[in-house]
Amino acid sequence: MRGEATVLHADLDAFYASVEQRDAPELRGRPVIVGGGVVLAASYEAKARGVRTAMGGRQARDLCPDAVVVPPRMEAYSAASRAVFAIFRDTTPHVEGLSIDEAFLEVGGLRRLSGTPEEIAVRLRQRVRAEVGLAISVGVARTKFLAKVASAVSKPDGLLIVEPDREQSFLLPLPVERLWGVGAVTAEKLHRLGIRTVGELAELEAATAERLLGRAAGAHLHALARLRDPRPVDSTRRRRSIGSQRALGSRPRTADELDLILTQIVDRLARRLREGGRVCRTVVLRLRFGDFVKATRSHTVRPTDRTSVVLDVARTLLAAAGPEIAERGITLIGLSLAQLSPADGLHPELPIEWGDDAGLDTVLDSVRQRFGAESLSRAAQLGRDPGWSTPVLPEHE
DNA sequence: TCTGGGGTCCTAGGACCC
DNA sequence: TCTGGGGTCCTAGGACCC
Repeated sequence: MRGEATVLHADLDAFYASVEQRDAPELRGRPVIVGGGVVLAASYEAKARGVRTAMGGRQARDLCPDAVVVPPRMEAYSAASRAVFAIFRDTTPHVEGLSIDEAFLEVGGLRRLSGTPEEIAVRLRQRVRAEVGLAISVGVARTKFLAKVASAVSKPDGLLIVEPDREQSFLLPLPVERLWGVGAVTAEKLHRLGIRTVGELAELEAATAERLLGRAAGAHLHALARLRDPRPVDSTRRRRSIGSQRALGSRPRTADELDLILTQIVDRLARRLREGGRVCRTVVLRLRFGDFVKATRSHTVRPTDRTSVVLDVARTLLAAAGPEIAERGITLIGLSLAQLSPADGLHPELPIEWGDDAGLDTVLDSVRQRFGAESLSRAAQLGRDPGWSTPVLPEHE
């Protein structure tokens, strides 16, 4: 195997539950469950009793009656996450966040400045413990995938370095479920063929894996099993979508109730969009009916971050689904905003409502009045182009 | 197991264009 | 009257991850 083990995968342990135990000493050493209806996170004491993330609250309490159940405190977790990521970025500029509690760090090229990857990982764990008060596990390997598997194997509060010459003996005996991208469905498909370990998957022909699992997924998983993972740590990745949803329980909802919930969701998302300096193009309405079957309805418009525009689209989508909701009932409503891009320049001084031609026409009329009709052709053309940056006005004035 | 909330990526069909 | 191939965009659904 070529290359050196310079990729770190750092992953906070039982993140939400650990923050709760950090902030409330009486919870330390005790089983802690974060979340009510469903388990959002479980401390290691609760995990030892069989409690798992995403488990129903009833089942979790049956397994662990003495658990302390606490409601989630998202602001506390966000603050802890920011503190940890600040340490990541102080360690190396090459940080790729994966979620609120984990990231890849590329530390190749830091030897003279910071030491070996192992020394860097040891120091990183000490700093997170001392400065944020949380345990973090770190895997170190030649590729992102191997580093991620290594951190998972090292938990809790562990450090595992997979040197290039040990990769095969480390990975091949592991169950296929350890592969990043193998969930319940894929694992079952593989099990039916008698494939239980990564090594057994690696022995298949690539074409066989692709036929069984689909082209992209098959090729990807087969490559991982054969220790091939060329993806570099990418610190420039940006969010591709944002969303928000609400579970509704099973009682019937009136159209007014649904409209209110939808409005709250839109308000929250559009605000986040503007705070992040982004615009979206596709609005996706997510529904779950009374029988728990899921559906999506989407519509694509010109780039916008306007609450009113998103709300109009969302309401139209919801109205179209109205009859089906009335018939089947509804247990969840949500919205995703996708096709995000930077908002740079989409906010000229003139109050244009993107996605609203009437608003645009009003602006163009005012330009015509102030500067004459000949100034308009270019402005009008640019005004209808999503790439428009600032209003183009004549040189004078 | 009677089922949260936040995301990513892939597939597949149809519309539309050249 | 029947018949091309390639590319992009949109929509809907699904698997997976934390």
